[in-house]
Amino acid sequence: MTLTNNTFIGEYAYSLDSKGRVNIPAKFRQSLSDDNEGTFVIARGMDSCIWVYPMVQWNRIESDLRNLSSLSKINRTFVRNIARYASPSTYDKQGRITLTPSLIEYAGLDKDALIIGMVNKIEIWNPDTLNETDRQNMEIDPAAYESLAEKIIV
Amino acid sequence: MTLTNNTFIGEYAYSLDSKGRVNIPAKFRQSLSDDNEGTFVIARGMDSCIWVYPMVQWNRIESDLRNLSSLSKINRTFVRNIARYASPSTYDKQGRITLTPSLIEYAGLDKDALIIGMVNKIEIWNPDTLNETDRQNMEIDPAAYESLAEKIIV
DNA sequence: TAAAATTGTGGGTAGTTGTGGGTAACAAAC
DNA sequence: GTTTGTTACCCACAACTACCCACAATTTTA
Repeated sequence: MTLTNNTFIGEYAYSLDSKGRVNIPAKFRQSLSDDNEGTFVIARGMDSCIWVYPMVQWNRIESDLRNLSSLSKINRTFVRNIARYASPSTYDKQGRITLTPSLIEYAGLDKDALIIGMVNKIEIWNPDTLNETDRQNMEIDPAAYESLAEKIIV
Repeated sequence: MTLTNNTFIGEYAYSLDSKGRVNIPAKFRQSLSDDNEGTFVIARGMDSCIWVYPMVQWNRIESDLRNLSSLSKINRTFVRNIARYASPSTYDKQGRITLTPSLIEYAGLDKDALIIGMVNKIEIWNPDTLNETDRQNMEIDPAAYESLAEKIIV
């Protein structure tokens, strides 16, 4: 069963091959709307992972970035950090996208790659890195977390 | 007799087969509205059980998650913790859904599975785990129960 | 009470999915 | 112009999943 277009949930343990390719889960490909023409944009995530956007979703981000004034230093830094490492990638007949060496290094990817559906985008993690990040996030503010949960979970 | 659409009450003792499938009680399937297309979304519960949402109900959660900005770390963690373990599952001709290995492990499911109607969603428990949880909850704060009573008449 | 229909459980099979590697087209470097 | 390295496309195979059928137990209907 396919849910809404361009919506991704679930976790998949896949592998990165010697050519820097990772599979996009079949369910994610099915969810990707046709106007994306099988293309994602990969970029640096804010955590130590790779963010994978459907192309059309990325286009919206791009136009938001365009509207940020370059007068502010923080804006310039922000735009630069995002745009710099972003790159489009179309999946091949086997459903794989090719990652850039720069992003592979940033996410510390080796053989194992954990693909996580984050609703409007996808994350690619080194499993070890994610475990470590999870552990650190245990110290997150419980009250803030609770209030989020109360608003959203039914 | 069928109650309101997408409303589930009652308890059922079913079994998990070797392929990770559990039956959805016939009454629950009858209660599921047509726009769900026979599909539930299974996810980690807040207790050690599996939560099963009608698809349309889940879609509401999903759209809330979609509106959380990824610039905030707590938001990213929250979305990840929820979306990661969620997965759509359509029941087959025999009325069963397939659970993911990750959720089976989380709920500690073995052969026996207890299906519980929680009004707007369904819970799947290992019977032993539920007994244990029940025992612990005996010590729940009676005052909290009292304040609930003001809101809900039983 | 007997027959019919429904419900829960088990297992087989064909098609799909993930993974590895090969080859041709292309560009860069010598 | 040749060589080297990279990228895109193709094929092959093993593992898995979705779908189908079968049957026993229970419930409903006549």
